[in-house]
Amino acid sequence: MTDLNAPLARGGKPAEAKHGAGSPAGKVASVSETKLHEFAELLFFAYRDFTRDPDAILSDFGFGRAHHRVLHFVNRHAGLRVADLLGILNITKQSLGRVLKQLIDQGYIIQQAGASDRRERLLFATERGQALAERLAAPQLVRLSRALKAAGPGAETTLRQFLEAMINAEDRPQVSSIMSASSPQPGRGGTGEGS
Amino acid sequence: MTDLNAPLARGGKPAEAKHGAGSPAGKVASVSETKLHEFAELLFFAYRDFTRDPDAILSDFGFGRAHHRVLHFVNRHAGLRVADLLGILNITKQSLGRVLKQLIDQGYIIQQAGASDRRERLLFATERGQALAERLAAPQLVRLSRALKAAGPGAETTLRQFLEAMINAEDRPQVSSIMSASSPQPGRGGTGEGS
DNA sequence: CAGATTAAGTCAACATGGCTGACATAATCC
DNA sequence: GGATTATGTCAGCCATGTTGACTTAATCTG
Repeated sequence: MTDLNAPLARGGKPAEAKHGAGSPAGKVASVSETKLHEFAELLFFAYRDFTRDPDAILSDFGFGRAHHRVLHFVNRHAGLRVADLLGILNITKQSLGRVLKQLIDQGYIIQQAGASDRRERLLFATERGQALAERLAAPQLVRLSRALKAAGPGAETTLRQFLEAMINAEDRPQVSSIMSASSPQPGRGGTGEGS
Repeated sequence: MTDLNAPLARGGKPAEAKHGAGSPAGKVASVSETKLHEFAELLFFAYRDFTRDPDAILSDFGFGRAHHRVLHFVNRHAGLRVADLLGILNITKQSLGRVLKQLIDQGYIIQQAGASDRRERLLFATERGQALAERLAAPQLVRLSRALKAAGPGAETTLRQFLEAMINAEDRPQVSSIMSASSPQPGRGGTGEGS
């Protein structure tokens, strides 16, 4: 890159003017507005770098971030239905279909008709899929682990509360449901399928 | 959406098996790996919703998220150079050029030759640009403010440390530099330009 | 049981925003 | 005065999002 270290924001008075911490239009700012803007930026930078490592790996496989998202959720929440994924990713059937088809065709994900409702296609990561998912997750987990450590003791609780509160209120129960659901096995599962 | 509230992850045994909290391949997990995965997912959901409100507004203007990012950084860090933006957004000149041109053509951003180096084009948000940037930021700031409150006292420090640690180490000084730089005015600024 | 609904897959067509590589211009640096 | 730098631009490609319409199979319901 260039010399971003050099003083940015050239031009005029390097002062600290404009409308820094003041209330701009008549709002109550529990945390100062400037600070909130800083958190917005930090969140941007954090997420930018959070996705960087897996993106690099993905390109070796001819995949993109969309594949990662699908593979991740299927791997971590085996037995997910297509409709669940649509809700999680908040994209259209068409967009999902494209990447899902590739993952299935290349043996990363398998489908299985639902036991109770055979219209449903339950999704499972194959061993190959699990391996890739874990490889993609690895650098992210390391990054998270370090960042949590850097944030000090008690950061886990604080961060969890913060992140959950960032999610749209209507979606929180759904997210909780997803996160608490855990991985049944495909195939010779419980209920039997042949019939 | 569908009934995501219903028990997800159908199929087989609803048990809690597979490879939950155990060390999967021989790693040291300061925080359990399952928890780290949960933070990864929460971060995804949080960011997904963080961008949702402005995205909706943007589409009314025929803009996309890329425009938001550019407008945000130019507005918050007036006098930024094109090269700075490239480093921040981590995209190519071509990609930036496309959206930047639209923002300039439509009067949201103006350029001004650098006073000391006239090759540089310093970027400034016009009043119109500031207005849009603030409108886009508003729901995000509300969301952040609420989430910080929900995370309890002391969350600010913890969160800042966490987010900073999530950023690639090499980029941290640059990010700090950007975030501490504050907004000179365009035009009749300090150093004079007419000559 | 017949008709409505639902889950999923698909097609065609389009928009956004990434990417590459090459090249032009103007200004600065040495 | 020549090399370098900052920016802008052209042409073209690819990934991934969008809409709207339609099919198939299975389930639900009156």
